[in-house]
Amino acid sequence: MINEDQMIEEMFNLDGDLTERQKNILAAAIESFAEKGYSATSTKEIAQKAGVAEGTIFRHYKTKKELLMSIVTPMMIKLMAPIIIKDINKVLNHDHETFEDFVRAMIDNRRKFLKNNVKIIKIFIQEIPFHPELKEQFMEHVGSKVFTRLRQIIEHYQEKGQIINLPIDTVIRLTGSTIIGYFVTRYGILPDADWDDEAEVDSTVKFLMKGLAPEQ
Amino acid sequence: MINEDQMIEEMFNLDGDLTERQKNILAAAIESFAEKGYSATSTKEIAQKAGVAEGTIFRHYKTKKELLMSIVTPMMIKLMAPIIIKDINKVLNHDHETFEDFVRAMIDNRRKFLKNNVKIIKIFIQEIPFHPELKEQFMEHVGSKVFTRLRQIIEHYQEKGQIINLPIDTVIRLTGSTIIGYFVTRYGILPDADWDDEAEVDSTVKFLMKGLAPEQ
DNA sequence: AATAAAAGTGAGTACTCACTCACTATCGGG
DNA sequence: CCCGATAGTGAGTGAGTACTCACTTTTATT
Repeated sequence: MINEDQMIEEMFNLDGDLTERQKNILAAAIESFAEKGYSATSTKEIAQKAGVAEGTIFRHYKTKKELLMSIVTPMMIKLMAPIIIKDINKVLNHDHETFEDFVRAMIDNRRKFLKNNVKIIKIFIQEIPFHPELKEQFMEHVGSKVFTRLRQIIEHYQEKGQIINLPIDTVIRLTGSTIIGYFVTRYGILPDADWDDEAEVDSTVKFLMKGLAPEQ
Repeated sequence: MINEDQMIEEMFNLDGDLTERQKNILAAAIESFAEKGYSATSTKEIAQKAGVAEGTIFRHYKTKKELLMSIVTPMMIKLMAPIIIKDINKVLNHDHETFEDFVRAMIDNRRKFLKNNVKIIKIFIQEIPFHPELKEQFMEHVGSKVFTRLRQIIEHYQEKGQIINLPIDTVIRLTGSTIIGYFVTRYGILPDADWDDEAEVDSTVKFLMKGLAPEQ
């Protein structure tokens, strides 16, 4: 079986060939945007941190906002693509017999990615309220597709009688709150606490399954 | 029985006597900070929106940041005070016989407040990553106290055998994720969807109770 | 080695920023 | 009715701000 993550990587050809300096600029921008926010970060500051003249930034990115977008957009696609491409097939092919299998696979699968991209995700979450284009782009390219897929998946397991017959959007909200709540506390709020990840994930998934169990 | 909210109001004497212009400044600042963020909002803009000279802002607030703090701090205290003052007593006095009673009371109690203060809470959440003083102030004045109280409350219901014997912090995380997840989707992400609030709260609380039920 | 395209530079531009200050207007107590 | 205090003003200040452009250096292709 081929490496599916690699497949996705190539399919979108994200962050293609970059010069050394361009990589420095991106790294510096990510650092500063995450720490101080887009608006409070000056292009001068980014240039200094990247060891580059200010003009160099604008050679590659027409505006400061374009720089922001070039950081956030590829991450967004990489984060969501598996849900659209892989997960649904695995569900429909009965690779995940139970909803629990599916949830555990999803957490496992996304954990590494999240861990490696905390800063970019932080930027994305912090900036989304202030940049309508960002929200639109998200909804257009991934948001709506992801929701459609998730609805199909939930419906599938509801029909199999594995989860309670609440409105699908409510099930998505409860599942999302639980999983995102875990990731946010784990990597956002208390990244330095000593976590027993295996135990926490286990408690979280069991909590979710018990909570969503059908009324007997 | 006296009105406890009023008691809290008076106890802290929050947002005391303000001139008409000062109220305008606050309202304008809240509007702009929530919409564009603290950093992207200029004092000139606030002054114009408030119908006031720019100097007037600095007569009342030494710096722009002081203006931000004067908006966010009282809200923070008002939001958390009930947990510290009222809720714990009600629990220990057996006013809430079950954990479910407690959770429902807490949601009911905080809903109105949240609804009336969405913008300020939005500002608080958006700005906390960029202002260490804000985080410190929060932890010092309310955060730590609230967590201590919550731990006592959870422990109390665990001893009564009403909820599962997971680590207390895990229970707090799961409960918090579920409730905050509801409020965030309800008032933050999809405030304009047509919500059947009663049904949603009911599903949410039932989900939480089933998820936290002790192993039989 | 010649050459054109691409990458990199940094001083300069027009503009905005938070904040100041000398001044005026309003108000409440004796 | 006066007076001190508080509230309100808006032009002014120096330090940024994102972005430009004429120029130099590096790279790839023949």
